[in-house]
Amino acid sequence: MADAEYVNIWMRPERPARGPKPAYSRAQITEAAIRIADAEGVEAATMRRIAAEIGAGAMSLYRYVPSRDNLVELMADRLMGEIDVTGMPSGDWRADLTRYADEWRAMWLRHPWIAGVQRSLPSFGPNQLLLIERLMGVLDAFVPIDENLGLMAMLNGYVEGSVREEISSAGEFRRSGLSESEWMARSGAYIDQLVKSGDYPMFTKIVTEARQPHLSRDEQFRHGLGRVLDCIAAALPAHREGL
Amino acid sequence: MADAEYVNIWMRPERPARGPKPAYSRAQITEAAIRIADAEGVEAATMRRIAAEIGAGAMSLYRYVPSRDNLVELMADRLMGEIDVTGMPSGDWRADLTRYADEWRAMWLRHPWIAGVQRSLPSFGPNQLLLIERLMGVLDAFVPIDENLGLMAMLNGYVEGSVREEISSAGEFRRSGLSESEWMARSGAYIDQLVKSGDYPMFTKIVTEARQPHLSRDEQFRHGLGRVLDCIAAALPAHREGL
DNA sequence: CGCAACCGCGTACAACGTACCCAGTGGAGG
DNA sequence: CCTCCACTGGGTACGTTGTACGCGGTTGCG
Repeated sequence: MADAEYVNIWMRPERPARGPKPAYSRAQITEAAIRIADAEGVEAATMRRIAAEIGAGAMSLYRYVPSRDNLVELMADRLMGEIDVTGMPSGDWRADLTRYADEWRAMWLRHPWIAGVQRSLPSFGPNQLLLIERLMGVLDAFVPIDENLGLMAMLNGYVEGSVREEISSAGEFRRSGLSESEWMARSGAYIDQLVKSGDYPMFTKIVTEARQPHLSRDEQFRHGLGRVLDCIAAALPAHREGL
Repeated sequence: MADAEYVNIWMRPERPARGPKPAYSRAQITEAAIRIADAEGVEAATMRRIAAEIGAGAMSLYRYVPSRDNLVELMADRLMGEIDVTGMPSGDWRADLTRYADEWRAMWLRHPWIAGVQRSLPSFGPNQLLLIERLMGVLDAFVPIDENLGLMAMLNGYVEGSVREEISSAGEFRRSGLSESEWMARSGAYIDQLVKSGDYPMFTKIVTEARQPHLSRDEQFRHGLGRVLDCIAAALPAHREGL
């Protein structure tokens, strides 16, 4: 009960004031964990593996991080920091949201394992908070805060949906050690079977028609994003023609 | 390699044809696992615990389910089945999408642990497929399939964002055995500190203004949903005024 | 100069998913 | 009818995980 306020990782100071100089750091540990997760999937980033990566003993990590769950929170927030939102809001909301969406997509493609670490409870690390500040600022002048939240949720839904699909079809095979051929044998045959059965016309349409081969992934993403931003524009009173 | 096609859980038959009558079933096991997850969180649904719930030995489950990961896929798809989409598309797309959103939200509130089991690779179980068929059918007459996908992703983003926030503030304390008071001490004090610091005006605005106490959760959700459907309406050519 | 507070970390343990093996069983072939 | 064997449920055991605990050494403050 004495350090009840330290239950939250973001309130707990990295190190106590007294004592010898520490050999490692939270940032260093987080970095090593992300490196492993990028290369072998997030489940490969075990405490022992991370410790080995930085040349430490497994239990040494617990001098810096209370638990593995908390370390994953640190990793996720570190990734949020890769989304560059400097200079937002710039005044051009469409440019701001486009840049944000592009940055987010690029980050997810660099670290596809982030798709599997969402927690039911939100975390609010410093990078996440900065993102909220900048992003909510973009439309703050146009709509009340609750509508702003709804619009950002819509935007996030589009970006996340697109990138998830992209990750799974481009092949995030690292997860659970699946090789590309194994994944094709597994998912490809199943999808073929569904399509051939004729019972799932919409699913078939998605699989066969939604991917336009003459457009690059980037272009397809940008095109869909344009439609989403049109939707948002329609919801901004200052930009709506009639009414 | 002989049963390479059985790598996918949805292609693997539940039981071989020959032999004695089985004592349990996939459905029964899935149901028991969901019951435990509802009561104690998804991490409490271990193989031994599930087996005990139905009065079986731990290893017996593996006669029905290849792995725990696959069992979680079964659980997730079973939950998709709780979203009632019979009669869709009805012709009234706004009513259809409203019902879908309500059903989804209700399901998530019944089983909040679903927020933590998203996989990077999609699963496409029978209930999920049915959902895709009905839901994509709603706007199929109005927009091409890729725009339809984008619009549904936006809708999903709004619903998921709302419900996630609702879950965490209404208190999904079961996860990792947090009690309500522990969660308040952890998150409440942290949020208070962020607000009092004055460094996060947007975050503060969200926390203090976005929740309107005179409206019920249902009403707030419905209100925001209305705005999202307005956005979608603006994207449907047949419903657009100008152009 | 002492000494308490810190360090890194080796050992140990409980809990997990699950491979392997066993004795029992009931439906198909004779 | 009997025989057989593919199947059953499940006990035991193994490797891996997160992490509690305690050790001997180090360091900066009084």
